Amino acid sequence: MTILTMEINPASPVPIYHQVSEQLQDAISRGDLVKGDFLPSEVLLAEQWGISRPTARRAIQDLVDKGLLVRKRGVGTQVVNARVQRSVRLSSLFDDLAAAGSKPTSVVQHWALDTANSEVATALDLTVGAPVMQLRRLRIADMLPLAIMVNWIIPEVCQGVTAAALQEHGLYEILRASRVRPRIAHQVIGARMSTAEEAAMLKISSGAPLLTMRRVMQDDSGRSIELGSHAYNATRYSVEMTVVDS
Amino acid sequence: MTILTMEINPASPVPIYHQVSEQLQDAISRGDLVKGDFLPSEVLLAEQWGISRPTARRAIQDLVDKGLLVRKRGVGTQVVNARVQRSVRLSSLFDDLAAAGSKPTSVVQHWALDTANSEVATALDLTVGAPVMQLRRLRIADMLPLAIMVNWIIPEVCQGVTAAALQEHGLYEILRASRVRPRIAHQVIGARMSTAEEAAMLKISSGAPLLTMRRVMQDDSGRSIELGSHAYNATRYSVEMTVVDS
DNA sequence: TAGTGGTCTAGACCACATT
DNA sequence: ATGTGGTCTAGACCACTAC
Repeated sequence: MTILTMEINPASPVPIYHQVSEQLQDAISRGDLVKGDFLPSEVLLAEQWGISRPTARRAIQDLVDKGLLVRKRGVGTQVVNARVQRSVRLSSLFDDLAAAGSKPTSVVQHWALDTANSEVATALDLTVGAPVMQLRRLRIADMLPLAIMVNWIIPEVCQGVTAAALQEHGLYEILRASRVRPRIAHQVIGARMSTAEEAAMLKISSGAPLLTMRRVMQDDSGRSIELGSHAYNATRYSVEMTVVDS
Repeated sequence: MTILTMEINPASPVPIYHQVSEQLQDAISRGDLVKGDFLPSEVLLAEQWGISRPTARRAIQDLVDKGLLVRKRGVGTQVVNARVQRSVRLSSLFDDLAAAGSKPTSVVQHWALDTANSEVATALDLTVGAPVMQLRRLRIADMLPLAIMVNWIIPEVCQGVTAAALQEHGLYEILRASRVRPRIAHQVIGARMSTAEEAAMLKISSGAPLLTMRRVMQDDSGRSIELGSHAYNATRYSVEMTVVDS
């Protein structure tokens, strides 16, 4: 068994378990450890790395949760995947596309203060008729329309959400910059036929299938801050995720 | 602040942190703690419960991961949701429907040993032409067809997968009964139009939209055991999940 | 029997938010 | 200044697996 070298800086603001899990993940993606390999035992690793067993254990657990490692009592810890698959994240479509190198842009079609109807009020814990900002954007990727995105945002978190910012940045990116912290998302993914109007906007034939996503986002106080109702051209977009049994 | 009573049995095979997190979750769903309430501090809770702080902390963390609680350093731990939303799980559609009280059944349309084509071989880490079991089922819920489900399963885990068992049980349920432990799923959710044949099977109009799910399942050794390619009547099925920022 | 991961304890120090 | 959660240690005992 090769020694897994590890550079640990206890003075760093980055927690030790995170330093370790990142370097361990790098070792796996580099190929120092390949699928099927066993790690040394937790006790040995903690010794080699010069940290306590609970800290080593926590670092390993991070990679178990990502689906890279599997632990079996009485047996050991084994590498089962070399790379992290994309899991469902709290990122926006904009971030996803940018990460994939697609240079996304947005056309802001509507951006105005509105009043909450019954559905919006229910989703955002408001009263019917309360003010909300409504936003409709057409997301463009690789020069082609990809999605129609409608959002309702509570006024308290709207100050940075300008049309100019939305053209070049994702909504959550803008919110985070205004000290708003999206934390918990409740989403529903479905499919339906496009209407004639939607098809025209997305430059697809009328009745072509859409992948739909409805998402209510809560911040770190449990306050519902945003409702999104999005429709994607199903021939160009799908949702990937990795689920690890808990 | 009311005292959160807790019945802990240290001799139970159920870990203490799990006993605590379940009872705490019950207290929240009962309404003993409502949205916005703060929990006592970790140190106080550990004292009240008669357990160590790391153990109390782990119990709380379970509910944070489920999106029921939010913790803020220097502030405290707050209830943000009363109920656990359905999260993406390693359960089958059968389990989902049964839990919802829909009495699902299956019609096994095809069930035979086949040879892996290029796509199946790639997904399951096999060579082209290797034997795989192919399975096609029509899932019925509330007397109506809901989904067309096609699976390819590696022969090593097939012994319990009989047509009779499949009519009344979910695939993963059968696999688990044969000491196979599904652990990691890589899934892609999309949408497309139905073909005439699919529409006839699902009793929908031809061209109506389908919600599609493709899933590769690995067991606890990292071995790819099963590929599923499923098509759901989009008017009757959608995927719900809760995502908590990590 | 030996070795593994799973759980648990009783402390400690720190960063952060509030008062 | 106080109290919160975040991190970390150095042990301990246990359940499980493999030999």
